[in-house]
Amino acid sequence: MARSNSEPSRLAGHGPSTSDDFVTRVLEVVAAIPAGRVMTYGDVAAAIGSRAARGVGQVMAYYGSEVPWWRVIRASGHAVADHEAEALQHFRAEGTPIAHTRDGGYRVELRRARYVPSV
DNA sequence: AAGTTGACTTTCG
DNA sequence: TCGAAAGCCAACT
Repeated sequence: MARSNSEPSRLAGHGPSTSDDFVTRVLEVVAAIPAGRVMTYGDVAAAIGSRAARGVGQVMAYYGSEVPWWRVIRASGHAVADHEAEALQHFRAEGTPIAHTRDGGYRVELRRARYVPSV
């Protein structure tokens, strides 16, 4: 793991160089997603004027603890890797449209739950 | 400065 | 519909 974090000063805000960086913008968009709706990593990246879908994932992996990370899923409709069970609890509580697969898994119905911040 | 990694996306078979 | 490969972007070493 390369991103094992060496300086969490970003959250402390004692570094002005990170006041409006990629990280902050991603958190803003994710926090703006209403309950019962979801956005793909690519959509979040596009919302901030970028295409770094993976970059969004990096931010979520570290700062996700402060935002509704479960509302950010993959373009395939699958929830966040290694946290599907956790996300499912939130989806059921928020009424997010879910499609259960025959192999015991599940996937979000992007067609219905996809949220587009056109405002 | 260059290389590696990652909670991704899209295209091809 | 599913699986593998290539592509892209940002952050860390």
